Amino acid sequence: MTVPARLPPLSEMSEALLFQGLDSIALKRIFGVAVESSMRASETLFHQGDEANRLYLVVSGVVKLSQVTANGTSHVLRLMSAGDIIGCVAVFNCCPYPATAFVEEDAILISWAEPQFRRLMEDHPDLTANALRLVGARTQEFVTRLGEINGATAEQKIARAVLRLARQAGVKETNGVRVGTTRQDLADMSGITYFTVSRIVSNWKRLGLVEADRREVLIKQPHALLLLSEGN
Amino acid sequence: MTVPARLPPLSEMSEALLFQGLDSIALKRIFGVAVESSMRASETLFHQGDEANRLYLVVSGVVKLSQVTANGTSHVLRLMSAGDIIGCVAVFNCCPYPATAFVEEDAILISWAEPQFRRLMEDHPDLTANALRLVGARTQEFVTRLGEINGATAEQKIARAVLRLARQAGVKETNGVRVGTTRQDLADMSGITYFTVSRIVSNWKRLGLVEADRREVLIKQPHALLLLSEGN
DNA sequence: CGCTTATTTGAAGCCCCTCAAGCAATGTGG
DNA sequence: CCACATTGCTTGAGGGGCTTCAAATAAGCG
Repeated sequence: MTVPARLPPLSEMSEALLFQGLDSIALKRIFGVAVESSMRASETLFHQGDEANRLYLVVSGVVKLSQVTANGTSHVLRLMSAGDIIGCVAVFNCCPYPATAFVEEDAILISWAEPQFRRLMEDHPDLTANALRLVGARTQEFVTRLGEINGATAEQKIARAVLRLARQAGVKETNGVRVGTTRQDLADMSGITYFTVSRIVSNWKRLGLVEADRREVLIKQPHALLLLSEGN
Repeated sequence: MTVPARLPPLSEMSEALLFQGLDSIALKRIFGVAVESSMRASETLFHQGDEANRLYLVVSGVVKLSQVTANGTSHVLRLMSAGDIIGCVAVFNCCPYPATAFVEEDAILISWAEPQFRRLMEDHPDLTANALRLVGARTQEFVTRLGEINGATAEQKIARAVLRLARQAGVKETNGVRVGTTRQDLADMSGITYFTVSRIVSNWKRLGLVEADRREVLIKQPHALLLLSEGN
């Protein structure tokens, strides 16, 4: 349910990595052909396999990227929040969206039609160069995760997943950082069952490292989790 | 032991994805500042953490990219063969090489100094665009692998690793496809121990799916392995 | 209140890791 | 050409971490 709205504030979003180093004329042109839309939680931006016809920039809110693999299991790739670009690989590479984008928390997005953004990249080489850096960083992130999985225990994986979520979509509170997530999502991010997640999170509760209710985890001792994630 | 040699044959290497769509003038300039070198098996192109000062294009031979993770285990990211680009993410992103490049089979390489290649990208936007596609494809590959790991048995993982190797660096023979690899490498690609690899490969031998000697595997029934990799 | 969704907990079992030992192929030096 | 070390591979036994299956509890929602 994308609802076109007023032009977004240039000054805010032009800070996104994708637009670094571009002059105000270029920025004006880029944002001139952009569309702003707002989406409610539980809506879907696009499904895995859809034709990649738009590139999105997250202004606010949280969007979950998840993927269904050949064996039928689904796993969470990443949570996207303010400043993140969604759909870059698919749009730059002319392939279907490789993942599903699901709105976790009410979000405001700016988007561009694929052919238009391609034109913009042709006319502004800096934009292409920025995109290259961005995709490169993404690659590194996934390669790192590939390595982290090796030989890690379930507890390490979950600790990492929780901390990653806290970084990407956590809310600071007086007694810690609150993360909105289900045990199932944590399991899908870590490649383990939600039974194991539940057992381990319960244990953390007992130790006072976190508080955890249905659909959320409050991290009380981030440092302790960090130590756990690195294997004590 | 890099040995500068004659200028490489343009007609051959300009087919690499990185150079698609570039006119002969651009190609002449690009290859004009390139350096050809040949390396023997067991030599190292660069180590993980080294400053990324060169971009390599593989003309022939096989180069193994491997990474040591925080927990001390090493894992094989990929084998690179003719047409593959090595060091792209690091050079494009101005960060140290994230992996070590080890020559598995005698190789001939063409390489560019980092600042020079950066200049080339500035002057030839198509080159940047190609690089973006290339890195994007690489990202997808790793994301796919992240998903495949979930819920896969050791046998599935090894089957996939062997097939991937066959694709990336296999040699067709009369009775199958020969892959030069140790059990240890297969283990490092799959995130399992080489004991388990040995047990499973031995079992495949017993079933007649492969022949396997020290440092090599001959795939006799690729289709059977493919089925295994997908979980029967 | 029922119905669905999210979570907890237990018990059984299997897959894979760990550790230990031995074998075969390949060098290497005398 | 043999002695010996090294490297790569195989095989066994034991144990543990995680999955699977089953069941119960609790929270949200019409």
